[in-house]
Amino acid sequence: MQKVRVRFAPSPTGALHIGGVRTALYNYLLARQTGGQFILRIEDTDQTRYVPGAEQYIKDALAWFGLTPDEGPGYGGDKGPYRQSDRQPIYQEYAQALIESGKAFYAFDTPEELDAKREAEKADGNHNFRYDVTTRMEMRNSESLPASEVAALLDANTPYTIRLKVPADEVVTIHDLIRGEVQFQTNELDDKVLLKADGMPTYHLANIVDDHLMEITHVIRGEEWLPSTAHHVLLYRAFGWEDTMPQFAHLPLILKPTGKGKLSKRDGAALGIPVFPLAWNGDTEEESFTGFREFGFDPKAAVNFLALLGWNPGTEQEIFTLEELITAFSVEKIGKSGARFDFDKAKWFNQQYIAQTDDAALAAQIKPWLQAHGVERTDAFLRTFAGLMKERVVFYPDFWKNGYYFFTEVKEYDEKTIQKKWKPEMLPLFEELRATLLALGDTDEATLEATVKSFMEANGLGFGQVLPVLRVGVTGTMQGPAIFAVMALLGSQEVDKRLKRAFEVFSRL
RNA sequence: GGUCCGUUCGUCUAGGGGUUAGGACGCAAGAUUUUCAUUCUUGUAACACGGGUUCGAUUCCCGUACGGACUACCA
Repeated sequence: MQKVRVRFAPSPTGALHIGGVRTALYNYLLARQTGGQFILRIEDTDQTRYVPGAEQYIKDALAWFGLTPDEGPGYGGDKGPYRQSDRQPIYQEYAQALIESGKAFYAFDTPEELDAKREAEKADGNHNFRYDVTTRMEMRNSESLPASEVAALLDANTPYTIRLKVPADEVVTIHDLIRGEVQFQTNELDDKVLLKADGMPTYHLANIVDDHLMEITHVIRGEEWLPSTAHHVLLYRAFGWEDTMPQFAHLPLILKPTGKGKLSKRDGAALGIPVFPLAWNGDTEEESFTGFREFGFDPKAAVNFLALLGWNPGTEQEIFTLEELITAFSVEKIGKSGARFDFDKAKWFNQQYIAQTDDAALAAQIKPWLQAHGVERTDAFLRTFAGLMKERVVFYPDFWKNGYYFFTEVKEYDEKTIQKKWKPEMLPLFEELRATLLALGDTDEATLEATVKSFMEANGLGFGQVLPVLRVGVTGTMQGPAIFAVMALLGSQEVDKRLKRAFEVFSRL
């Protein structure tokens, strides 16, 4: 298979959206599958939108998912620098080259003039002003102005942008790996700004120059870039790089769980679901978010879920390890239409992962979550606990939420069960059972079960009369693992203490 | 408004000129588990619409509708 060089090129303007993670994932998968490179490039050419900490967030998020770049800022690689703000001279040089070859031109129109022009066109009933072949000569640029005037403006250090000179009457055909052939008429395309007045490149210039210099073979990015891909192809042509132009694949969007439109950060707060990988502390509460990690997702489950959102292998397999995804992945099998974010499905993946993790690994995994609640137990204890609980949880915090009674005394007794099952006249019998269990000492599940069974037989009692009382007495709830397993893990002293207290509480009700 | 993209169960999707249109999530019922959950079985539910092409279209073509993206000196 042809070795691939792909890049994930986010803009550090805030927390990385989960859709961005999926884009990174698909890039990563293709790189690993072919033994190629996965490159992280930071597209920070807009100083006004730069958010400190965002780059670190991106790196942390990728690390959490296990999608480590082979090249990028802080990751090494010999095609750097990988931060676009560090590459400014390169872009200026290439923009200049385009001016010299007549593929681009200087534009002296100020933002105010452009705004005024747009307003005027609107007032005339024209819908949108476009800086293009048809309007170029009405504007103030090196195409419309005499050479002497252009030189004078340049000498006077007049601010300018450099714009792409889009050729007239051509058809640009894009071969998208996902969408097939897409055609654009150049007459519909505007003269995009390549270099801004502040000397920084726009996305379009920086992207093409970097992808070329970094020898990118495949551009896998969001669907929002499809309309400007024609400009990108034109740029490759202008530079004479068309023969090494990367292949394009435009990914469908991730949509809101309900309603219209794409998934947004507001959906997280509105629906109580995570839309970011990790928590993000913004300036305000509205700008702060929890993430998949804080929700208690396993990153492997989240990756699995994300991978299947818009892609499928064509088989009926749904649970994949990263390695399996790497082998199974293919760009051609990515869907064309937007995929709705289905949180129920995400939960299912997590539940499946937790249930399939072996007890020792799971114990290590949940340790920090339990320590946050002051839990200190041996690894052996935690391992057994994990095994007993893993088929009863969806997220990591559920281990504490549903199984806190393994570590601390019962907070609340299920009153309905007590009212139904507790008969005051049976207190002497239960006290006798308690004494029997204490005398038995620490033992295993089977012995406990046998002991209680023979006690019931001796006294003519049924399971329905004894077990619910025992269960609620020890755990407070009717939900949970086999009661004898819980008792075995807790130990005879602890069980006795709990039963003693529970019978007192029950008697008062 | 213009340009471009899209449309199979509620959701994620498979499929593809003749199929009982398959799977998964969800939901419902049942079985197992004397709790809960897991697991298993079963059920529920879809080709946006209208024209073509064709012996035959959900599948191919064209429209329409609907949804979406783009239309910045943002990415």
